[in-house]
Amino acid sequence: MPEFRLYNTLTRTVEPFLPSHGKTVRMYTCGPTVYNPAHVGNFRTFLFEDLLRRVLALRGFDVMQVMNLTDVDDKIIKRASEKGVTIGEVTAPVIEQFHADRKYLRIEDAEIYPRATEHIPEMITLVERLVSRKLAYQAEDKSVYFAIDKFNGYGKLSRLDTREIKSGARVIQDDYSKENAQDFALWKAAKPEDEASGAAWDSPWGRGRPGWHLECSAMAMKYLGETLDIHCGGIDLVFPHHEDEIAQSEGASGKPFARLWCHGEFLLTDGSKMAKRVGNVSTVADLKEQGLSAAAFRHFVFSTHYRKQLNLSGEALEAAQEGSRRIGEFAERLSGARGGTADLSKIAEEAETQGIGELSDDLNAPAALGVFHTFIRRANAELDKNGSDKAALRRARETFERLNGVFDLIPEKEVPDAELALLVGSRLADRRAARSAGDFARADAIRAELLGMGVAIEDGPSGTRWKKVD
RNA sequence: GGCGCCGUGGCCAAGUGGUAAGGCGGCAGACUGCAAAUCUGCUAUUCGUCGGUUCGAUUCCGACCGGCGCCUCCA
Repeated sequence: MPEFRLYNTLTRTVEPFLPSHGKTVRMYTCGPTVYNPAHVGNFRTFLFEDLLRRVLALRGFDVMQVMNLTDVDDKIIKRASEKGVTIGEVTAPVIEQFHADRKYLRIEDAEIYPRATEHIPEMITLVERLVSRKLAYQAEDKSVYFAIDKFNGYGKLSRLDTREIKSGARVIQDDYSKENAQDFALWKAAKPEDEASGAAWDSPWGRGRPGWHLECSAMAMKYLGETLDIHCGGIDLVFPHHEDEIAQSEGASGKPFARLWCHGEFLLTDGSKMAKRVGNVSTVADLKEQGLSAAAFRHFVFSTHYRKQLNLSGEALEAAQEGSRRIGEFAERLSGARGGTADLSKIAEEAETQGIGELSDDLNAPAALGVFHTFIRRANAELDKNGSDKAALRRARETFERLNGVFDLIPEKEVPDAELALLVGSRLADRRAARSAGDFARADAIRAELLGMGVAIEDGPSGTRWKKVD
């Protein structure tokens, strides 16, 4: 098996990867801020992380994945204050929705989904360590800030020269309490709306709440140790989020925070980044409304490399829908087949080797998907020969399972409506009678009638199949 | 202004210093009473433009054109 390689944002190169301890990969994946349902752009990132964990598993590693749920932040507090409720009341339904959407898209469960609000003591301890190491200070506004000029190596991930923020950049809010404009908040002094919405806790620095980056450092180190194997997230988190996580974590522990940083590119819509700010978001609910299967969306996402921007377009989604349907058809054919040919076995073996090779090379899913489709085409041709080689067939099924185990592209089956099934069944019986009597005009009339009801039929060697259409 | 990514057939998209994977669509065939579905085959002398390096470049270098992202709370 070829070595597993992954692009490391820290070094900007594709590097061989092995976990530091045994065969368990400890990875931290930045999760959603739960103030609003996640959009499909967010899910592109989560899908890339799902791909990573599945490929790691395919390679024989054990995966220990942590995905945080950020359940306290400015936007959540704002929403809670507007509605006069607590932050918990804002986040509870959103978290539920997140998991429902995630499951719909077949994103595997992470091992742990820690919540920021449940790790306040850990965060306070981390800030204390930073304060005692003189890397953090409490300002006049009572908030605690990280002093970036005390941390040697600040900027190593994003490679941004923090002194060079020029026109075109988003304007820095001038916070007079900070010693340096680029210092970031570790602990924010409580404001009335924080207290009102239940977003304030006691701390050595007074009532307050954690800064944005703090939870990830605290929770990652709690569950995965001070040096993680892989830390993932969307490309936009490189700066400031991940840069600040490094500063906090390494500042406190004196050890490298993550051995490898891995970032997924954006999903674009209408040529620009999908973002709530831009107002061009679509959600999983929108996908469902368009009649797009989860398998189709997975196919769509995996047809472009994770480090490349992907544009959401109707045409691309439709192509993915058809592509995943073809895979589903093949799966059915494979499970119903009686035997194969010697060549089928060879074709399967080749596809498996190549597919795993592509996936191992910095998660080249589009190339691996190409291998998968080629396998399907060739295997179909072999199955046309009606061979009787059981072992070859078993081999082909195994390959299919292994590759599809990563992509997970078989479209979900529709649950038939019992009442409709009964009606269609009786009309089909009539049509069968008409056909055997040679009355094709009548048969075609029944077909048209059913189509008018939204039922399409297909005559096959083993009888007539039907399905609902739009 | 700084940093970075990208530009491959009608659409989507891999890839490589040695002559273009794959999917969708389209076309043709098999199957079918006819369809549909399915399967099979075909579908880029060419990789944004112009130069350069090289025996040879889509792949390396430079310039230009076009698109996108990041530059403090956004996956």
